[in-house]
Amino acid sequence: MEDGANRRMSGKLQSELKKRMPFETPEQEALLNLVRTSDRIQFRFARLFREYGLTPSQYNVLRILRGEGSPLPCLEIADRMIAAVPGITGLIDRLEAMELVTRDRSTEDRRVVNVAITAKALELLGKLDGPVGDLHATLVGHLTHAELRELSRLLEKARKSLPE
Amino acid sequence: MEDGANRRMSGKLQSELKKRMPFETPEQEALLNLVRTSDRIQFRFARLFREYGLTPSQYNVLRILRGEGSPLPCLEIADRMIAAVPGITGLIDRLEAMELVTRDRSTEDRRVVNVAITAKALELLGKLDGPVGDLHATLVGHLTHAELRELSRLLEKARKSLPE
DNA sequence: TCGATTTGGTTGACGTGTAAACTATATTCG
DNA sequence: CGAATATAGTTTACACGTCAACCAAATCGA
Repeated sequence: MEDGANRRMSGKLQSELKKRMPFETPEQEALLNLVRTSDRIQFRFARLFREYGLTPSQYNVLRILRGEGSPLPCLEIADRMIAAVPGITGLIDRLEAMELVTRDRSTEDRRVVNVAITAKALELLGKLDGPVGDLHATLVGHLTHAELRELSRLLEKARKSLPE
Repeated sequence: MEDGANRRMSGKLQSELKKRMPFETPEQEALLNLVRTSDRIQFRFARLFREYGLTPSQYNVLRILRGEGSPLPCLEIADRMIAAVPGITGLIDRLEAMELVTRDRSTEDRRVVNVAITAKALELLGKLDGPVGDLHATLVGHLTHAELRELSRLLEKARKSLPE
């Protein structure tokens, strides 16, 4: 608690300094930069997907299914997304209603529900591949490959502090 | 469209390569790294805030109000968060119900609603300052200051491609 | 001055993320 | 075998975030 108290400034001093000292530490600045940049990027992708009637989560599910090439159980999908389990149910519900996936209860283990991608969804993803690649290029195409590698290295190093 | 078509691989080839080629391009790898790292970090902060009964958005609103030092109109708060306008109403509603902010309609312009932080909220933020600083250190403390500066530089350069 | 436009804010509908509790099927072990 | 436990998935409740539509106060302009 000593530690925490020392890091605090008095309210008055703090508000005086707020304008001329936007970041207290390089750690804070880097974290804020990271989160803000990620949010902006995700917003751009969300906008693109929406033009095709998809949300980012829905697109992710379809990408996972296409990448796998065969049906997957719900929990396997949940694992590959970072998302928590319960959200998957509704997500699959809506994809099923749009006829982009089908649900089939496994015969060998009647607890598992296998989710398969439909031809309609594959066609939709096909239409998205070009624009998605273009957006990648737009967003970070102005960084050199060396910079991109360095960025990935730093991000991976940052993630080292996170369990799992 | 030529461009997009060329970037696409046949389904068969693609599924064969999927396992041994997790990223098609350095651009994709960097973007995925960025989003994943940000998500993990935000999850950690969310967990911390939850221990104190706050969501990340609620904490952000309170931080903005404390930083400003005086009441702010709703739209000003919405501006400083990246969030869209309509979500602010409910956010303020809940903070008001928790007695962490007060709402007052301005007398000079009767359209604007000024939101003020309460003493109770200032006390709560005070208790969070230490742990929040500690978490910053935990998450990126193992990067050198040079690395943090380089990370911030690359992220800012990446954001250059984003309008605004 | 009065009608049109702008601006601050709210409401409603929908999709998502999270935690907690619950159902149903499998599995394990005494 | 049969009870305890684990696993796959769903439901419920709540907090967002987004869009579209809306209301009311303020401002602009002929």
